[in-house]
Amino acid sequence: MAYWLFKSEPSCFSIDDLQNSPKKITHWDGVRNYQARNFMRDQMQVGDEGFFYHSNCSEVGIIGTVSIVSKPYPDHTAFDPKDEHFDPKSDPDNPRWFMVDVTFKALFPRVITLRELKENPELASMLVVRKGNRLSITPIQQDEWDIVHSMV
DNA sequence: GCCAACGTTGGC
DNA sequence: GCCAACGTTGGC
Repeated sequence: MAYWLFKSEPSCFSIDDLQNSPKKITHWDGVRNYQARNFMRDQMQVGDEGFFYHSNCSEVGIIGTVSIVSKPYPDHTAFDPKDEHFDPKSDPDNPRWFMVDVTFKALFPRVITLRELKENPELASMLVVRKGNRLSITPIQQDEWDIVHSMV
């Protein structure tokens, strides 16, 4: 049982979009970074939980939680030339990119902002507070998970 | 919109 | 295998 942080631009896919999805489930497609892919493909398991993080928007930070409801499987959007995440180098017989299904878990009553996360010395280990970190999927430790919940 | 930080590409 | 050039991310 592990914890993760899922980054998404709300203009692209927000936590509201997740809540409005059928069964409140979506497939987390479009990850095109090898380190983030490896986290998903090699370590994510059904039952893992995650923070939903809104990036590149007016209120940057953690807005809620999700849980993982599928094993990793090939990201089929990489095979679709019409998809914006199309990658001709991902071969269906040897897929390069993977995804998992996640379901809505909770909406926080407010955004726990990146600024607050950075200001909390107990969260200095969180990758998302590190300068220049662009990973869209990052692991979260148990203590980090608990501390963020205590800030809600 | 700016720009720093980072990842990827490709020439050599 | 090096590394400059380029494209992207994402905070501000």
